[in-house]
Amino acid sequence: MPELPEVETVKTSLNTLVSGKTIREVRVYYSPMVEGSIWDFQNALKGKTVQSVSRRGKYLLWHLGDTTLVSHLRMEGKYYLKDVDAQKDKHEHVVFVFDDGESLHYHDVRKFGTFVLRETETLFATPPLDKLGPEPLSEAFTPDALRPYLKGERSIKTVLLDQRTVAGIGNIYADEILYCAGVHPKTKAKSVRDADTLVRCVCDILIKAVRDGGASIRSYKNTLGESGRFQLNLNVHTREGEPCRACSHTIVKTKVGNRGTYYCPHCQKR
DNA sequence: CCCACTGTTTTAGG
DNA sequence: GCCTAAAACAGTGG
Repeated sequence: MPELPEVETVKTSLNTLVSGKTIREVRVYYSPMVEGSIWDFQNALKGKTVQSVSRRGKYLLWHLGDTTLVSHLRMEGKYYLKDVDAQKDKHEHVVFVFDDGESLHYHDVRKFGTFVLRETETLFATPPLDKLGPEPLSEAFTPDALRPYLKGERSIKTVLLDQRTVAGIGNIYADEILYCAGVHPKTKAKSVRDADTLVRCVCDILIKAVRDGGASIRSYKNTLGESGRFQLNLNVHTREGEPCRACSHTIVKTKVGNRGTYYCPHCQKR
């Protein structure tokens, strides 16, 4: 499911729903999702209070004092707050039980999501967060920060999807950003000269998507079970065969780096 | 039934 | 270092 705008929306929900709660117990029903031993994982979390939840790229960070829980939703991960005695759904693989009788259920049909515990002190110096590029909505993401990546033979879409370039862009938003910038997704990175426009489009698209609570294309729902609204504002992604909103030419679907890729052949030239 | 596809990331092999 | 294909997994649609 989630790219930066969706993860940001989940982060906001989790902050209101679980900040200040103390973990009484953690139940793990599918252990490959958790790094290391389940026993260590459960014991490290037991008794910890959730100070806040933040986001770095597509990762959710549960701040627990000396320890930070790093959660990645991958394709389909979702969190739902339930009563402690609620029936566990078939696709719920981790349940956090709080001492106030509520529980947070991690739901993930494809079981791709991951949980790792890190010492807060070295959180950003150890995988998986150590190689991430700048936050696209921070001051650190500037044309000068992007320019070093605008070289080489890789396609510009591949570069935007590389989390080392900038953190949080995935398949939907890469397509929308390149449409905004008027750049064909297969353009070689070295041929993209206008770093300013690209940075502006990254910010524009992501800010609007965050404002809309993310995009719900197939399965994405936020922690309150609500759909996002940004799918209504998509210009190219999932619009194969439909007319471009700007020029009426037909939106085309192709593959770039093995990912389904949509673009307008008239507005986006190589 | 079979194949392709799906919002991610990592890894193997050329 | 690059690129591709495949892997982790489950569901859906043609």
